[in-house]
Amino acid sequence: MTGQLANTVETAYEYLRDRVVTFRVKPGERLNESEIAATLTMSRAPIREALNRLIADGLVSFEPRRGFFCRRLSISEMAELYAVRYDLESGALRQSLAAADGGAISAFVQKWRFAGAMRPSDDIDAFVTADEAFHLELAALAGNAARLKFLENINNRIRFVRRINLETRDGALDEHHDLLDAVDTRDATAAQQILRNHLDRSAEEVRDQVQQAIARIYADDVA
Amino acid sequence: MTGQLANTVETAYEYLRDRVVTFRVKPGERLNESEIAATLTMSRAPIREALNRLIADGLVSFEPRRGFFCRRLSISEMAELYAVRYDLESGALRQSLAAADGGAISAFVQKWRFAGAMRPSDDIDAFVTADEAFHLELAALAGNAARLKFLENINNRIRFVRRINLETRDGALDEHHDLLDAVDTRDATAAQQILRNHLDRSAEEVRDQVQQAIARIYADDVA
DNA sequence: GCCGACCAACCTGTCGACAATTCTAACGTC
DNA sequence: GACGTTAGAATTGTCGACAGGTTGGTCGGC
Repeated sequence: MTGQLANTVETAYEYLRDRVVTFRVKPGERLNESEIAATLTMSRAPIREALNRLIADGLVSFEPRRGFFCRRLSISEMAELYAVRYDLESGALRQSLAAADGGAISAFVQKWRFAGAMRPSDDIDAFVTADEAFHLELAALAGNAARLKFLENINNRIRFVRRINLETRDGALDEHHDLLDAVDTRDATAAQQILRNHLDRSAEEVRDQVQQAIARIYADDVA
Repeated sequence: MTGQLANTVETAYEYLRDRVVTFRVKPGERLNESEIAATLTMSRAPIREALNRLIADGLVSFEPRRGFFCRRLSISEMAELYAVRYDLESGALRQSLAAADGGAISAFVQKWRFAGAMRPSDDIDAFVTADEAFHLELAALAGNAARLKFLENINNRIRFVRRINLETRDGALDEHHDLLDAVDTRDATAAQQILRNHLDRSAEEVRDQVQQAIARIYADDVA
């Protein structure tokens, strides 16, 4: 029974990350180590190791002698993460448009120009995934792996709110196409501006979306 | 013996982070859990939890059944982190200069205008600390805690190279003062430009500094 | 009826133990 | 002398156990 071929900590890490990111664990809820260990049929040790990794990811918090807790949905934190996300995506955009290699850029534009028939109302999960992929691939053109890691971390943390944002504002897809046009013509300032309008959230917008998120977390039957 | 009041994992985490950040553990070197546990007079469990946190921090790597390893000094990674650092600090600058609250900005300018008598040759450790503080406080003016967390992570990862950069180029302090002037007059574009010149590293520069860093890590008596 | 003290169950913090695997080095062969 | 093999040592992966703190509820006093 001891000799698991697959990495136990990794299993626990991904399981827990998924539960926390999707808020299947409620915000602020304590994560019972023994319970999780029983669910995954492993001991508490790998669970704790995984939870400590999630601390560094900013996905769970920790209080001594009390345990690990699911992150809370904070309006200010979401706004902050959106601002950081703009910093990073904007920097990637500037870098990749300034760089010489136009082949990758053209390929990116080609790929996404004709891939945008999806509507949020169809399948929201798939739409969120596609949205993340679009932005990540755009950022990836700059060829900076470290930046991508940070962006993936941000994506995990804002995903729940992002989904609601995509549901609410149907224009997201059009903005992607405008962005593609600017990228295609290597118009850096236009691209930056579109990206900024695309990502800038007013305080009220974020507050509304976080409220909707919280409502949805606590009640499955919210419209 | 069991009842340590202080948090054991936290102790291990900070101890290990310090060792890895300062490369007192050599790049690529395996971190022997039992040895560390013996040194800190604790068991392996909290050590492993701390190490897992460092994984998420990007400070150690992990190979199944082989253990945890100190991060390697990668030229490309350093260059990438400097680029991300520019994204974040530049974003913070734009945000804080656009915001209304000038009081905090003035206080910042006042504080650092007259605090710059330090020279790299005096005490390099103190100088690096001061340099980090300057940049962090400048970024903090934007009031975005999430961004600061990311910057602190980057600082930990580039510190060893940053130190050499500060030793090599004596002009860093003058650039800080130019930056202060631009911030004082709320000249966003000038400030961005100065910051960019301040942080932009040529590929050769980074390569040289990483090489110097590696040399210094493996031999204490390098000039 | 309300509040605070006490108690029991639960949970975390940490440890030592053991199985499985990897590393090391001695050994023998070509 | 170089190289593959193989036993032995060292190290990781995981577990169960236990001490000590936390929580929540009950009971008695006011």
